[in-house]
Amino acid sequence: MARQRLNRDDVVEAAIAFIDEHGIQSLTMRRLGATLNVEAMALYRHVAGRDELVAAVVHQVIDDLFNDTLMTAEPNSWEDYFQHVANAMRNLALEHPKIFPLVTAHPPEAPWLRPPLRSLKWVDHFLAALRDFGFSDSAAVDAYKTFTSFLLGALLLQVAAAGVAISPEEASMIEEGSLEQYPTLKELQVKLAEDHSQREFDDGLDDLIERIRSNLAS
Amino acid sequence: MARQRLNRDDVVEAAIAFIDEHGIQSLTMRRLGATLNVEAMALYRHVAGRDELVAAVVHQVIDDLFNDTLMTAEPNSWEDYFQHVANAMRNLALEHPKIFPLVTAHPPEAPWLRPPLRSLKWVDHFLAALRDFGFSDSAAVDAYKTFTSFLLGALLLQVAAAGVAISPEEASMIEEGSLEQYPTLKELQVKLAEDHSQREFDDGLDDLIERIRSNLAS
DNA sequence: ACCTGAACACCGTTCAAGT
DNA sequence: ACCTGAACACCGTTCAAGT
Repeated sequence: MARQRLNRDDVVEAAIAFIDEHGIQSLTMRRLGATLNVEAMALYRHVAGRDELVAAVVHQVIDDLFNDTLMTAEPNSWEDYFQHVANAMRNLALEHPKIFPLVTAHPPEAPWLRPPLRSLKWVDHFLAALRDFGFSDSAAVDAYKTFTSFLLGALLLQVAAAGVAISPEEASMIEEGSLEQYPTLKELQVKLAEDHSQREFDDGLDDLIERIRSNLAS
Repeated sequence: MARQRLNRDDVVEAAIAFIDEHGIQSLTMRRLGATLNVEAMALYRHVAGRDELVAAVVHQVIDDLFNDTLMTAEPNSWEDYFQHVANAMRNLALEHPKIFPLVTAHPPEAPWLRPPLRSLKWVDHFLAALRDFGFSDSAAVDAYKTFTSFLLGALLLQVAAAGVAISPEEASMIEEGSLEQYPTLKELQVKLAEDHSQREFDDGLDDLIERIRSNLAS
């Protein structure tokens, strides 16, 4: 079969698929080339190197949010908007659990780009939306910082937990004797293993919104 | 000078120092061996491989909290205890900004170990303390989850920001024309670059404590 | 028991050469 | 203009050999 001419988007797209399947540890220029029926060295015509490729992967995935939920539905309130962004980001994190943690891998290009919203387009959109809903400049910036901190913590924990997903029954079985030194842990083991991540996320988001609302009032 | 016989702690300690200075990307068995005046292959007598070594580094750093603030000072309330743990963890993250992000690198060994408190000893201590202060089992587990999520998000953002620490003046200089497409970002640029991380952390922690307190009452 | 030296199967990346 | 092949300077890891 005749190969199409390769371009940068092909390479980035292939890298996303590769990491989703095999993890970043396995990503190799030679192996990625093979999935594209090309020698590793051909990739260097389109990306500057492995590091730059990984950065492009992260950027692409984050920017993809714009093609989905957010741009299409117009929010009725800033609370609405927060819910949209948060849930879109959550879906993204769960779709790409092996890519999402990379948002913190390299330091951001600029101090005002905070993970996981690491894209100029994104941050601009976010701040503009809050101002449209009547936030002062300071309130918008504060909300941006609070919101990113919440998203990062909640979603990283969620994808980390997804990596070891086992049932509470299994949890109570493994390492039967190894918890003897940790009595409290042993007692609460089953409760700890229960997965309520969706509820926790929603509750946390509600509290965050409540907190920002009360900051606005003061 | 005569070399002491190497042991595992020497290797882990050297790895911590190496990563602190050069970052994990630069950590190589050969280079680490060189800092210990030993061939790379000698390290394999003490650690199973590079991955296991990195895991040991993370574990060691987290466990070190016990030698510091926490074990010595007895807290007077659970609010006190939260403040202790949070600030100790914050100090640790800022002391080892290149190591802290690694707490999320590999999935935890067990579903009840959540970053950044990834140590059985730690989680046991945390849950036991909350129960001593009158938390029910469910309340303790909920508080553990909320607390870890907050710590992870807040501290990861803080060390990420530390990596690109530049003054607001510098921030307003760089990429002078490159923000033309992002008007809101451009306007709020200086505000975004301001570093209030200590205050944000304290405020976030206060809100977290408030939130847990109201959950206890209900 | 602990460390070394040589070796193996990989890497990322460069560069001249092909088409 | 785009891709290939050979090469370079590294990796992690193994294993037999030294002491």
